[in-house]
Amino acid sequence: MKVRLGYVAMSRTLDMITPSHTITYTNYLKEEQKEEKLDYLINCNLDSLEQILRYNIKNNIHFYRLTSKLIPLVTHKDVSFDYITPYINKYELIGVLLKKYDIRMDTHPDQFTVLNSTNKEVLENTNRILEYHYRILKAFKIDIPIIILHVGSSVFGKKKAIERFIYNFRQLPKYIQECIVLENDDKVYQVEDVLYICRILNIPMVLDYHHYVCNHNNDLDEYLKDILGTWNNIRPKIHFSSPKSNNKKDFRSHHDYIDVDSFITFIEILKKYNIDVDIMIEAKAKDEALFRLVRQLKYKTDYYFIDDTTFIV
DNA sequence: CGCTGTCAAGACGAA
DNA sequence: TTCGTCTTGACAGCG
Repeated sequence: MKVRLGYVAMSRTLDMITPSHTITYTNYLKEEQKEEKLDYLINCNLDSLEQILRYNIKNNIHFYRLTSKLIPLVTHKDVSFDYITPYINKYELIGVLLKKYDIRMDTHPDQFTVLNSTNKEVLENTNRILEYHYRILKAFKIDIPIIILHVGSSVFGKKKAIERFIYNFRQLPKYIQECIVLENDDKVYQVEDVLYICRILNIPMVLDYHHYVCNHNNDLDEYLKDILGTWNNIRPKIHFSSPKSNNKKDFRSHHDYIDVDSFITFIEILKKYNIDVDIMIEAKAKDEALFRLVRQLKYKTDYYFIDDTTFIV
């Protein structure tokens, strides 16, 4: 089993570089040269992204999550501009880097994306957000674009909320449906709920191990085979993080780093299935947490590292 | 210069 | 029905 590790959005090492420069709507309205301001921010963000990817290449990081704030105000309903054509060279250059150096990059829209919302406006926003993520992934010419979503709200109960999710999913354009992957969450939708939806819609499922620990009734082992099976011939993705603290209040929050022993425990469960996976390290210390985990794994296990972030079990 | 409150946006539970 | 909290990084504004 081959495991590749990844991190989210920003590098601790490149701490002066962010691909998420932004402007608030209020300040945008005050701005005299609106187009120039947006253009400046977009160029900043795309250049930062390129630098981060070059850093990933140097460090053999093959798995990375794009920030959802790459284009400022892009999904605001009262702001409209072409964020693809003027920057097509930059998108294509980044796309070439991804392909040439085998970096898997996906997106995970944030909490405002609620496909099963009962509020019409929220659903409209959600459609806009999904369209944006799709267009960005396409601009990078990513072969298998993946947008990771949560099921969303539980208004009127889980059963009705799941029905709404399925109904609304089927209203989406086919090309967006084909990108969506569902993740279990830490409060409402457990592994079995998400698996149920994924089976009906024939879409893959991302297992979030920390969310599973926060919110489960049954043993993970009962579901792992089915979860991995939802990916067909695509390499499955898994999210991994550790609780910020063991007290109830902070348990669900992410720790700066990864608890190596629980990571090893998880790998030992996973290795029975002997399938190659990509594991996204969701820790506040970002790539620093990834590299610390690798050092600890090298010390504590006999996993064979074929590069800085990839190992064989 | 550094700290703090605010931000376009949702959902939920407590008061 | 309204408010506080969750969560998060960027940034404006203030001292």
